[in-house]
Order: sequence, then C-alpha cells, then structure tokens
Amino acid sequence: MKADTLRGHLDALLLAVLDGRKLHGYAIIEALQLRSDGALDLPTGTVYPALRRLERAGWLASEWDVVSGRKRRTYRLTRSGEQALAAERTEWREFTTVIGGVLGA
Amino acid sequence: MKADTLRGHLDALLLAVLDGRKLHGYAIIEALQLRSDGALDLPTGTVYPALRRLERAGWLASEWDVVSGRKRRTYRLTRSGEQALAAERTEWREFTTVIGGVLGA
DNA sequence: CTATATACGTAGCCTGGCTACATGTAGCCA
DNA sequence: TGGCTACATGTAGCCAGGCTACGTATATAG
Repeated sequence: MKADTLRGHLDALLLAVLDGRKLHGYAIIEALQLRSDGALDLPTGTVYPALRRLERAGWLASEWDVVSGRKRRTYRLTRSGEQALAAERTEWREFTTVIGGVLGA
Repeated sequence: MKADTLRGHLDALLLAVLDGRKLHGYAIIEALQLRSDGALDLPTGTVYPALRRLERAGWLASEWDVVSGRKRRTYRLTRSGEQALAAERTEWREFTTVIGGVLGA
C-alpha cells in the first residue's frame, strides 16, 4: 500500500481493533496484520505514540499487567472511545463515498 | 471531512477528473466540488502545485489557451497518465478493502 | 469605479506517520 | 553458556505533502 494513505485513518484502526476486547500494543500490531491479511504492518514508532495520544484524549484507558515476567500495557476502549469509534466509522463511510464517487465512474 | 484524510489520494482525484476530458485548473476545482456534492473544496494552493507535479511526472500535458481574454492552462491525461489512473483506481480498491476490513465487522 | 468571479501561481508552515534508535525479558538451541 | 529470536515498550527527530496566506491579473455586473 502506498505510503501516506494511512494519514488520518490510524485512530480509526486502533479504536476498531480494540472494539470489544483488551489488547496490549504489541498484540494490537499483530491483530492489525491478521485482520488485514498482512497488508498492515505498522511500526512500533507509529503505534505506541498513537496509543498514548488516544489515551490522553480519553478514548482509551490502560493498565499494566505482567505475563510470564513481561510487562504489558493493556488498553481498552472507554465509553467516549466507543463513541469516537462510531464517529470514525461514519467518517470513513463518508470519505469512501466522496473519493470513490470521484474515482468511480 | 477530517483534515489529512486526503493525504495520498490527491493524485488519483486529479487524474480521475481529467479522465476523458480536458480541463483547466480552476475548472478542475469546480468539477471536484460538483462530483463530490460540495464535499471537496480544494484550495488553489493544493491543486496548482499538484498539477504541475503530475505534469513533470509525465502523467499530464498542458497547453495555454485564451478564453474571453483570460489565459488558461488546460490539462489532459497523457497515455501514461491513463495507466497511472488505472493503477490509482486499483490501489484505491485495495486501500478501502484493507481499512474497511478492519473497521468493518 | 468598485466588487465579485474567474484564473494562475509560490513561499513557507504544520502535522502526523515513519525511521532509527535505546532498553529489557523469556525461551530455544547448539 | 552464549547467542539468537521473539516478545514488549518507548522516544527523538526526519520528512512529505496538503494547506494557509499571500501576490498578480482580467472580465463583468451593479
């Protein structure tokens, strides 16, 4: 996939992958690979700062836990994160309608 | 539409709007407004540099003409521009499939 | 004769994802 | 025991590319 196309859609992806489940950063990256059949392989330098940003925005909450000696910061959607996800999904539909409409015919 | 979402898709829009017809810059902006029901209102500072870039890339060709005293630089797709457009359309489908797939369920 | 629409163009900002690091643990295998 | 790989988190700074804010000029309507 061409570079830069992700711009503006990263938040939506992160919120979506956390919809209904708790995951830590590393697992989020893997989940996105899985759900996209390998098309999305986001670097940690993209994901970790984004997660902290979303937490500061109040859309995610995190807590540390330790699994077999390794520390993990596990994230989950907050109530307002769920609302943000719904909004992101709506925006995505609008976006694809607009661009697709121009490209379409 | 949220800022930055256009990132990486501008070329596709410009090529698409010139598919099968010649247009000058100002008319391209209007055509995009029309085709998107007003959702796309690209500033000249976005469109004009992009057109020149696409021309340098060999995807567009331009010529000056004068209509009722006003000078216009009219653009058309080159052969390789048509190929680029086809490629952009394919990439767009892939992109929406990937992101939509993650957001979807 | 002023305002608005038409028409083209550039310099420089700004944002946000990415590159390239730094740090540390667990488990496997030779 | 030592090294390699997978797991796991994080930051500093780069960089691309769309956008803001300009500057220029003509035609037309009021």
